[in-house]
Amino acid sequence: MPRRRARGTGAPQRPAPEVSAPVFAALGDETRLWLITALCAGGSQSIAQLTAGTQISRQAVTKHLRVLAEAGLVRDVKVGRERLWEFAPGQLEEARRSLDVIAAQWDYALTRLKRAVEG
Amino acid sequence: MPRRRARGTGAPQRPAPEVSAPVFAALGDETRLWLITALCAGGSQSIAQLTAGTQISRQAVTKHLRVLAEAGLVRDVKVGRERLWEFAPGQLEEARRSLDVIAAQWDYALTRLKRAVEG
DNA sequence: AAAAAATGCAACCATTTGGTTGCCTTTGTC
DNA sequence: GACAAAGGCAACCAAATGGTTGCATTTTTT
Repeated sequence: MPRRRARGTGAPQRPAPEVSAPVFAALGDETRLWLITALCAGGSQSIAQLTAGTQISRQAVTKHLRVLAEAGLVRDVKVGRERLWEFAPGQLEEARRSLDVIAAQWDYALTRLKRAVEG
Repeated sequence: MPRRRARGTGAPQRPAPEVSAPVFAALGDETRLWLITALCAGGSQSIAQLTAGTQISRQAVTKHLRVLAEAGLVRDVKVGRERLWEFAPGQLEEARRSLDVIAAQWDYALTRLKRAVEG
């Protein structure tokens, strides 16, 4: 039985584009990035509160929040007559991992290239 | 003169949405994510080569490459009658940092909340 | 009960996006 | 020189996106 390869020397796993793409798409808008950081730093906030921080209409904010929610980046809790939105860290971690995987693939390719040149 | 605050205890810096958003937007498409990983793992490739790996037309691939180039994620070199595209790691690193900053903000907010509850 | 606040729903609009096709130009190759 | 390969340019199209406005609904507050 051949010895197990040491960790980190094989080709890195490919990320699954069909899962990460929607998250990146959701992050790919200035207003939504702003909403994320606002919720992240300021805790749960209502639509009205969030709207107060922007130049756009409440309805526009609502739509952006829906996009973020569908990407799993935020979730909402209804409380009384208002709806509080909060950041959900899961998918952002997933996105981080995706970028890490791409970076690792790149490093791996560079290393291979270097070896090929030297050897 | 007051002693300098120890590293990592202050509120993290906000990311600049206007710089990171276009990069995330460029990453927010399955085909483009695929192109990135293809270039990342397979080195410089021509439009024809890249098109061969997809179901869409050469022109569509060209358009996607242009989007990626405008986000600074790839660059091209003309050689003879073909144009070779290669991955450019800079903006992806920037995107990674952006996500790190958001995650750090979140951690900071959680810590603060925890302290408030305990104290 | 009436008024105000917070939100939902729906229609509408302009622009962008992701894709196509057809044809022209440039560059190798036989 | 003729032909094939690789790519550029431009027009076109349908659908998605980001925004608006108007009005209805649900909860509070007074």
